[in-house]
Amino acid sequence: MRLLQLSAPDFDLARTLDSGQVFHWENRRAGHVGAIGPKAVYAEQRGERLFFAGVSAKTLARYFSLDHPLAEICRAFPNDPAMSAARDFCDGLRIIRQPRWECLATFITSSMKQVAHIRQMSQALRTQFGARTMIYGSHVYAFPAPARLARATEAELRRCALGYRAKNLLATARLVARGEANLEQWGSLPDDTLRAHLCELPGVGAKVANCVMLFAYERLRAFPIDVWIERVLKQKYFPRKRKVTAQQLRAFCETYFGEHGGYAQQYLFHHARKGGGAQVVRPGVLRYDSPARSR
DNA sequence: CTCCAGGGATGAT
DNA sequence: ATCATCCATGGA
Repeated sequence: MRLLQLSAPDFDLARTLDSGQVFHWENRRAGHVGAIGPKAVYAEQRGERLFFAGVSAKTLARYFSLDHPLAEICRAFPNDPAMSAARDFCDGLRIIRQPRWECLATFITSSMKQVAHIRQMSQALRTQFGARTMIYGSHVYAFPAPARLARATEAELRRCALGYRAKNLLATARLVARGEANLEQWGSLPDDTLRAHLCELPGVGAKVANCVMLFAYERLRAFPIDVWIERVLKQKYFPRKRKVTAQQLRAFCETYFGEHGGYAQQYLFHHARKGGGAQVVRPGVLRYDSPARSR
């Protein structure tokens, strides 16, 4: 198969795909296979170029937000040790522009699950209910439309290992399929109104709503606070406080990280999970120190 | 306010 | 092989 090419400076494909935003891409050959909306895609990075097939250069560039002024965004981050370390670690990581329903549905299933589980559920929902296509020798399944999941049963969804999330996903799929929740129309709402609408949906709380705003509505201020981020924030920005309330954290993030807080959050999150020798010493406690030292 | 469902991977023993 | 832990929402 002939691959198309695209210049993609300031972009790290593998890092972006592995940063907890999307859960369906898989490593194949020298690259990655996944779906962008209904289309199967192969993408491979060689230096500052992307070699790809399955979609147009425009679609690929839009999905991976190659138009985001990454250098400028990083320069505007607050200047503190935690943020600087995260920025150095996350070079080329971009916030993906995901399809709205796919992102919402996936993050509803994400509650109380770790990345490996979310991948499994996404995969199960796709193979069970999604349309199958082929790219570069691999099968790829699109994420099922709201109407498709709306006519599934809760038991069928539970068989995709969703547990109690099945009920929430089904209820939300029905609201979206019936047009009572118009995800596309919500794109023009201001941040606070959009967040309030999202939080009305079954299975969507503040954290999931902020993920959807950041990953599917281009709201780069949205700052999802999960346990990883909470630990980082408490440890790095409130080191000698014994009790920090969720309210305090929220207020701090809103002002301190500013206009591109979502990017800052993504970098802190990815650095905490993947880098810097961060490890869980005991429940709720992260340790950062030099990784090479054991034994 | 507290408690807990839910469930499969992950890492420690 | 067993065991504790990870995870966020919603309801009791």
